[in-house]
Amino acid sequence: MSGRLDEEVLVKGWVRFFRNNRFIVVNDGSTVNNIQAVADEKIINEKLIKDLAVGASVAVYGKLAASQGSGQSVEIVASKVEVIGTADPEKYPLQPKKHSLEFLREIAHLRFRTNIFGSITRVRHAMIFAVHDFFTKKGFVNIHTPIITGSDCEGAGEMFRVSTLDAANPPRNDDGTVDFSKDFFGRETNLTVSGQLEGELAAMALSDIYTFGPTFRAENSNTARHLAEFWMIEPEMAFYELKDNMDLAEEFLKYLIKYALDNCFDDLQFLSNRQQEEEKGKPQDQRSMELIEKLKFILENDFVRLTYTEAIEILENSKPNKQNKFQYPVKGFGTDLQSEHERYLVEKHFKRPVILTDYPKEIKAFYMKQNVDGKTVRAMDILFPGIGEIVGGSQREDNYEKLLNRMKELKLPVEDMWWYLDTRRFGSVPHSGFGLGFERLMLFVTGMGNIRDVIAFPRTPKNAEF
RNA sequence: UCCUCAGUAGCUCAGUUGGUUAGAGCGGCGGACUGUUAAUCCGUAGGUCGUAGGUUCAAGUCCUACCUGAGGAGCCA
Repeated sequence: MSGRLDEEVLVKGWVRFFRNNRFIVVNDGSTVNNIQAVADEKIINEKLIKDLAVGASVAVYGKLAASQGSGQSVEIVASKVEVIGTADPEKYPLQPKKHSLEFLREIAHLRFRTNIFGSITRVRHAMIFAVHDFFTKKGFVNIHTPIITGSDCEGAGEMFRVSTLDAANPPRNDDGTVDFSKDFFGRETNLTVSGQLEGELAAMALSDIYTFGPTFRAENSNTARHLAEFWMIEPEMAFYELKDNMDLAEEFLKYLIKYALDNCFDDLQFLSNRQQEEEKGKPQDQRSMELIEKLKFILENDFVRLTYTEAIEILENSKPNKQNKFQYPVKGFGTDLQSEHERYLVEKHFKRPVILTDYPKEIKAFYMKQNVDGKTVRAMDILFPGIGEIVGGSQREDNYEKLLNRMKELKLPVEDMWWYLDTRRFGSVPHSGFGLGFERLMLFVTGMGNIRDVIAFPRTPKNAEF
């Protein structure tokens, strides 16, 4: 900017501060940094003073000059200030002061105008771009999997029904159940909980594909890590075994984080300051690492890889387990790992991201490749500090008989899944993939604590405002 | 869904063992101010104490239900 001194400039944006009837601080969303315009008495008048309220939209014409004040290096010496849209100060809810994140959630239509959501939104865009950039460079093909799905066995929890039937008076079968053959699609349909199964179909021709789309879970989850509508990235790779899958996932996460550091430094610095402020109230041992330091730490260290069985051993012999400090004690193979166990491994024992593999088949999905031990499947979960599970993936069962038998064991509607099974009948190959919850990545990269603050309009139980 | 905590002015909060007329800071409004940085200074208005019941001479305060939010858990990404 300093190289452009004396240039005529035009800035259009929204007033953040108006001080001393003279200093107009404007932000247009292009950066977290504001620009200050100085209006002298020749162009300022009573009407302008009245209209230049926080939140008003303005066009400022003037010359760029070195600032006489200390808070900024350059400023605009305004020759003309035009108020485009006023913002009644008696009604405009945003003030030039700190607001709680809870309050800002209630005014999600205006929270874009805060520094914090400006930064989050820009970082989010950078991450979206980096996802496509990473896969494009690797020769992956993006596919759009259906949002409305007819299969109800994707195995990832409760689904939202999609229907045009009269909810008050649906057509019924003789036994009283709803007759979905009369519904729009002639069958029961839901919003997708995963694009994986369709992704696998595409990978069986294009080799390396990925999806990046909205995903819906009707679980009644009330946590800072869950949304009913979220965005998920699901790559699926033919000829990849579990290790290749892990290598790709680790490389991918590091690429995204590096991209943020390289391209969003001002925003990350701002978000880091915000987090440090917030953490001042916390006791020393509960504070997390400074944001940028934390992101660099991820880049510089390999993720720890170990099997579920090895993890159980570590947990069984851990201090908190021996001292009965875990709410859920670890009792050998088969124990489902709880949040507290994952946190112990990631935050206390290894102090870095952990990839857990080869879980008992009973606690994992039907499509995962069975190991020769007959007990475990080729699953992998990547656990991040503070977030928990950020990636879940596996090598897929590519053997037709084994897959079919597993589906029958679990009493899945095999007939409805004929198309999925067909891939194992015709030219089946070993293949793998994983799912990355985009908002969970955003939590990690921005250092925010609640997933409702890294998506513009969060959908959660009892909340679909805006 | 379960456990815990909370809901008082536009925002952030205080409000004693139940006891007169409900408090502050910020913001708003009126005024002052030509180098301010969440500007400052003077003045001022602003409340169905989440909702509905109940206990009591008396409820912001106690009890019950519900609603909303937060933290934790479960489910998961």
